[in-house]
Amino acid sequence: MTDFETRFLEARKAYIASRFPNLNSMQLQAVLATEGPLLILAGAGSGKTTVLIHRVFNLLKYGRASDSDLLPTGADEAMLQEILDRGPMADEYAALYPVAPWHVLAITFTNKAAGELKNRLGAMLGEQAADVWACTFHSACVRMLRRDADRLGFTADFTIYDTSDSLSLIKHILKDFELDEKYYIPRAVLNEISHLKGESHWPDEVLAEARAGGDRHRIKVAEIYKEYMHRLTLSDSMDFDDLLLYTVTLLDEHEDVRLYWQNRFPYILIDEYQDTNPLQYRFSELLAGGRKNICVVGDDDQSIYKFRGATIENILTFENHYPSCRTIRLEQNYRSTGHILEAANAVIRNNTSRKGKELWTQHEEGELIELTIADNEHDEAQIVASVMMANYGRGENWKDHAVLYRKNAQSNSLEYALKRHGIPYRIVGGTRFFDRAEVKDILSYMCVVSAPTDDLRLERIINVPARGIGNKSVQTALEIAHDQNVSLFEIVSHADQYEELTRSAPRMRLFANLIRDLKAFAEVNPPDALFDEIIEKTGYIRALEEKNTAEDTGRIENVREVKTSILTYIKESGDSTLSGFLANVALYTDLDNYDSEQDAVTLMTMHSSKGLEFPHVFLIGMEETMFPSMQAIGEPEEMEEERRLCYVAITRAMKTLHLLAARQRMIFGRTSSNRVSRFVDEIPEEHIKKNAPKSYGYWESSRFSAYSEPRPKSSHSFQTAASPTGSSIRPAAAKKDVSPVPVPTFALGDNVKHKAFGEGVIVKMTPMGNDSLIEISFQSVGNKKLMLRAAAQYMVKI
DNA sequence: CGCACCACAATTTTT
DNA sequence: TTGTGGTGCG
Repeated sequence: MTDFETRFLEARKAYIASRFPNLNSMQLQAVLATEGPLLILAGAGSGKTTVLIHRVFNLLKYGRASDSDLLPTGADEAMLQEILDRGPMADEYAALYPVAPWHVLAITFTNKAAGELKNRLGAMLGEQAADVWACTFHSACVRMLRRDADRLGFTADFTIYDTSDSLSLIKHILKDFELDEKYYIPRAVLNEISHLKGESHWPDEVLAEARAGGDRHRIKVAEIYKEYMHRLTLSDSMDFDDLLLYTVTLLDEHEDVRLYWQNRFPYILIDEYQDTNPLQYRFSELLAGGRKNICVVGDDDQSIYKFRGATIENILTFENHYPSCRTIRLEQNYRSTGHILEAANAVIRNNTSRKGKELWTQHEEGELIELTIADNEHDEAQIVASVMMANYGRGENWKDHAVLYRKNAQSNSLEYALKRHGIPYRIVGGTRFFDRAEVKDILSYMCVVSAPTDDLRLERIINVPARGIGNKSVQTALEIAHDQNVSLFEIVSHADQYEELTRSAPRMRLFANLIRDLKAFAEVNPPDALFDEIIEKTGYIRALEEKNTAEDTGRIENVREVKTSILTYIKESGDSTLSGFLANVALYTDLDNYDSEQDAVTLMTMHSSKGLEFPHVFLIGMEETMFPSMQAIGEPEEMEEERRLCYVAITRAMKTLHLLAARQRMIFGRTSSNRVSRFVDEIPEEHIKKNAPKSYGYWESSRFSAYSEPRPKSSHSFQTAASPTGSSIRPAAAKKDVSPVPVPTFALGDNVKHKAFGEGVIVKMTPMGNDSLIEISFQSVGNKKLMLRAAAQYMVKI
């Protein structure tokens, strides 16, 4: 290499590096290493997404320049000088084969992460960003499959089964096979099938092996698996795992397809690599092809999805699979305080089989982690509410608080406490909006219109709203369909040809015509119009209106909300095909709806919290059998996964971390008590402050009750607090701004009667934001502090 | 055929 | 405690 060349390359690299002044040296390395396999071990809060964004930026702007010895054609002293001077022309001379945006594929696990990636890319790159494929494994697969579905025996409009669809299909099959759900638990069978698919095992192979082995249970599961696949194929449907399984098949067996996608994506980035399963590994391997420009980002310590087939091996052995791989560790944490980070490090250190990473930070030690032992789960929730109110009083936002728990069921007591105090909250997870029965009904109509061969969904709606086609008739029709190996719709359309069906034949014919009309309608109209047509022609909403119960009003709202989501989809994606919308629905999760702008406390499982961060985090239920969970105790591997989950949970916290445990707790109506979680013991004492029991069990006695200034604050959107009994529909998914709560007309000194607490007098009012904190002295229950807006709904002046 | 009630079961995490 | 599924009655 000539002296000029060396000088040129050095100058070029230095120039490009200078374009990323905000990155630390490790981050910079990760951004500049564009060529060949790259493993980025990114600790929690180490600026992983930032690296990803800048990496894409570097690729699009400078191509391979930062990682290549190639000189641009005609490189001369003038160019070198330009780069050394870093003048406005430098960009042009520094670039080497800039990558076109559509040549970059960035895979994430959640739509939310993909969305965030897109947004941040958009902010940095402008319009170009739109052409980068930033999506989840599943949506990437859908897009690939739509193109070549016919090669696999599907139509381009194949539908996607979500988990509950799959589950009911399994139940049907169990019934047909006359297997007892007690021994073949549908959920478990589905899990087994999912794991088999995750390791690329097809039914025939599994069945053969099971038969050779002779284990009855395994044989039955294999048979169920085979039948399950068969019926999915008949319905022109795929489940979540199929999306990957078939895409891998497609890439594996069709060289032209494989080459097409390999050429399409010379640069591949995969986020959360520790959560990939073997099938996803194969997918990325096939795409990376010979070029091997594959960059994976992950953290073995944050692998928490082993239960659904993810294998840590993928990340642990990446270096073996790709011998030329470079590995970069990002260990500087920009998120948490010293105490929090030390606690996380201390906990995770107890795991074996790690790549080994120690997070460090330049931040201060910060506040001590607080551990509080509550009397029971209500007390626990109460304490959480109290601390949050105190923080709010000091000027913190509700949205800066998150409560994390091991399992969804734990949210109940919290919801109750937050509701009573009028603290706005939002639950992530639990029942998805699209899982509500009425919503599924409407979507099932749309699915059937899209694919009438979809027996499962057809069965769901054939008599909804009631149109006189009883279950008996449907089952008979299903049997006939089965015998003839055709779809249910086929039989229903010609019901009058079968004696067994003569009674309901006229109604079946009517129904078949309805579907046919709707299908014809859908061919020339967009999905939102189809929605209207379905509502109109089926009388779905009318049927609900006639019942006219309180619950049905909510259901009607949910049904209407479906239209909003259709319109949103069309607007955001620019796609107005029915199958596009339906696929989007199936791949949608609650987290996607998570809008961090709304000022509300976040409640979610530790699992869903991965990738997020909050200034103030509360971990509740820190007791043995809750966390670590019952089934992990005594299972070393499971225990390690629980510990990683704990690590994830702790590292969500930026400024303060509260750990809570309850002395006793109701579990299936029975009280039980367990000692504090081992994970708490694993945190060195110097990072923890243990609150004496009862020290602030109730709001009033708290040293946190230091309220200060009322603070100027723009509008809050408050949740509609549902009925005080708590028998509410979860306010989780439907994103709607609730009608403004009328300005409460209570004043200091008023005598009031509260639904839950009885009579009392307002002794204190402190304006806070556009709400007020009021203190009421109740006759029977003593003093209570409440948020006025929420309390006003349960209170009258007397 | 549709609805209501009762008994029973099951409790982890989710793309 | 909640939800689901089955049964029995109108």
